[in-house]
Amino acid sequence: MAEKSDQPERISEAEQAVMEALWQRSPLTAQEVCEHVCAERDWSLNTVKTLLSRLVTKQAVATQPDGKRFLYSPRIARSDYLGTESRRLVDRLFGGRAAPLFAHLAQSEALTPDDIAEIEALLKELKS
Amino acid sequence: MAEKSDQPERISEAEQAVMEALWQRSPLTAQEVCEHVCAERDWSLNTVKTLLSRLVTKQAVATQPDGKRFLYSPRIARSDYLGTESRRLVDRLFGGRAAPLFAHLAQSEALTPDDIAEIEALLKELKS
DNA sequence: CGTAGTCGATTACATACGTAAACGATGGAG
DNA sequence: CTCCATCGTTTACGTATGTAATCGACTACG
Repeated sequence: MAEKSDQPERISEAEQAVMEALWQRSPLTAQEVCEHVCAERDWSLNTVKTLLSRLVTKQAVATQPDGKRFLYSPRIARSDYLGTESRRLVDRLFGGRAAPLFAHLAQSEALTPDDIAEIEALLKELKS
Repeated sequence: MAEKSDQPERISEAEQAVMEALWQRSPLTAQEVCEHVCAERDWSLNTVKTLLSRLVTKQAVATQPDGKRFLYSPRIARSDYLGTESRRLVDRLFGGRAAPLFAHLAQSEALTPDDIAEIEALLKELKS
């Protein structure tokens, strides 16, 4: 009997950094991923390899052999990831309603005038 | 020499459930908190006590003695918590820009017509 | 051919988190 | 006074996460 299609395991913050590299360009070798993130996060190549393995286990990343090494590519779309994470937050903190989140961002001045303009534009589109 | 005002430690998801109870009404005893959350999350009283201790350690909750037991109250405002968590998400996933988050919620149909109306109203206020 | 570098895989170890049982003090019922 | 219920505290233990060192295989250089 097939497992109940395993709900995607969560991607941790460190793992996300690796995913971002792969979302920008893929496939990449572990080396190349490291070149994209190791300096920034002050990681060793080993750390990147560990994170890649964990992501493969979580089925978030696919491998394809290339000679003696592997090339890694994302198996989940960035926009899906953003979607689930955003919704998780909205559910957890705002009872699933997006408006209160927006109100909060507005109050805490997390909204730049640019943001406001963009959101207005989006609203206009939604209404059309 | 005073410690560099310790940046507030993170509140975990389980801990948040306890905070929610205290935000709704406080001060409460551990018992009372349990009455609010134990059924829902299927927790034992012990679990609630552990979470309360951790929250006290994290300075997120204050205690005041009441006979042989303690009364617990939040030390951080819910709106502050919402603010930091929201901002953390926006930073982590959307490079600090709120508009893309909004766009994402819109695309993934996480916005109800009510949400949209509310946000419109908020925007109008922001512009005034 | 032997050896050094490089790969992925395995193992390691500290901290955080979820969940709770065990423990020691103490106050109230008999 | 004695014993039990109840507090908060301490200890426990499994999994997740951050961050790597180590290991065994293999390849390219000398």
